Amino acid sequence: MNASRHSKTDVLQAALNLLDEVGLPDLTMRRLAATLDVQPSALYWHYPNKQTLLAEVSNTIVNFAKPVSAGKTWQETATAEALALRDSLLAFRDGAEVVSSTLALGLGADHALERLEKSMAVADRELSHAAAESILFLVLGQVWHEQQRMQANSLGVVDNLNLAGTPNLEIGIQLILGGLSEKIDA
Amino acid sequence: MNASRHSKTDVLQAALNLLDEVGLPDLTMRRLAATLDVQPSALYWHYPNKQTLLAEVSNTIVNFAKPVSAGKTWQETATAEALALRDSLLAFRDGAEVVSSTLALGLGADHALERLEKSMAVADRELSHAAAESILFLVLGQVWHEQQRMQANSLGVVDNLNLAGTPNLEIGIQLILGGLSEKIDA
DNA sequence: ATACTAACCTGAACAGTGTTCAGGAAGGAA
DNA sequence: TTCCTTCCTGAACACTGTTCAGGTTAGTAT
Repeated sequence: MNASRHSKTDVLQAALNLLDEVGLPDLTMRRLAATLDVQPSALYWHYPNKQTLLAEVSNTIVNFAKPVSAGKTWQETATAEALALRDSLLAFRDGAEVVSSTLALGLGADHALERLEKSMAVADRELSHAAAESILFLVLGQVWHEQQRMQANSLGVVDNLNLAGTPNLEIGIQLILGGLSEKIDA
Repeated sequence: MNASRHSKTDVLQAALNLLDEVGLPDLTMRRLAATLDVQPSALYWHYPNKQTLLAEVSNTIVNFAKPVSAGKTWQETATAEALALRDSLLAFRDGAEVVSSTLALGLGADHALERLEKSMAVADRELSHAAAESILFLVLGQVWHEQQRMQANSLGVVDNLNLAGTPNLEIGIQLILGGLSEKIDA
């Protein structure tokens, strides 16, 4: 973080650190440049624009998901895969929002969908894809919501002491996988 | 849209029109003020800030959903409810992104969840709630993705001619409702 | 008609944002 | 030592949301 010159990965790493420190809304090019002891314009040598940087941040978050040990049933592995994705999102401040935006913009974060899809490739391509996509949106939406609450709470809002974590996620996953199993047996 | 004075609803209406014209990224307070022949600061008499305005925009979009005629089975009504929500989101440019953000920030758009939940109140409270929340995130994610593609395509990207609409949404809904039915019978 | 009050708006400014661009400096290779 | 690539500076541009003291307009009551 000193005055020596920086590589593209340095910038990415600094962005990840800064994201955890200040959150997405305050992750500005100027702040990022400041942590690297560099002028804001220097960042544009490494990345063409902020969105491209955020896309790589998003990919890093998604690829942070630890490999899942194959469970007994495909339902178990699929569940583990979904929960691994959730853990990755939760491991970075505002992780869900970053990935959601990047995904919507059609830039990276495809790896998440691929892993989910592969873990539940038990029906025809279209059905498995739809199921994987459903779980992806489910995880993203749920965690985004949760992380927003976390920030709101840390900002001193007196919120009801809801320490329930996210049981709804597990239930939702179970519903989708249950529906998928049903469709297969028939 | 002329020089007469404006009410709060005028501003909201103008915001909805401008959203359809230029999309969310270009929906700025200055542009909005311009369409009303008014200084930007005038808007802050009606709304304390932009997010509050967007929250009301979001509520308008969500409440645009037409009432659903009770189907034969609760699965049919629930599906109809979900598709009505989808249609509302699709009826406004960038509708899904607006509602997603507002929902994540904990401001309005609760009506959407309430309607879904009521249409599938066939299990215990927690299960129904989780199922409704799942479908909500599913619809939001899917439509957001689709609307982003629409904008990308209209921007001249040569995209693969994917005119498939969103069959994945119907499938996802079916999976969740199928899983829910299964849990009830057991 | 006069006075008062609430509703609505102006004009200018503040502090910040992402991004561009001509040019300069550092490091390694020929 | 020359040369070329890599990385960065400094300054500017065109925006953004928001604030605030003060002005205008409309309606209501005296």
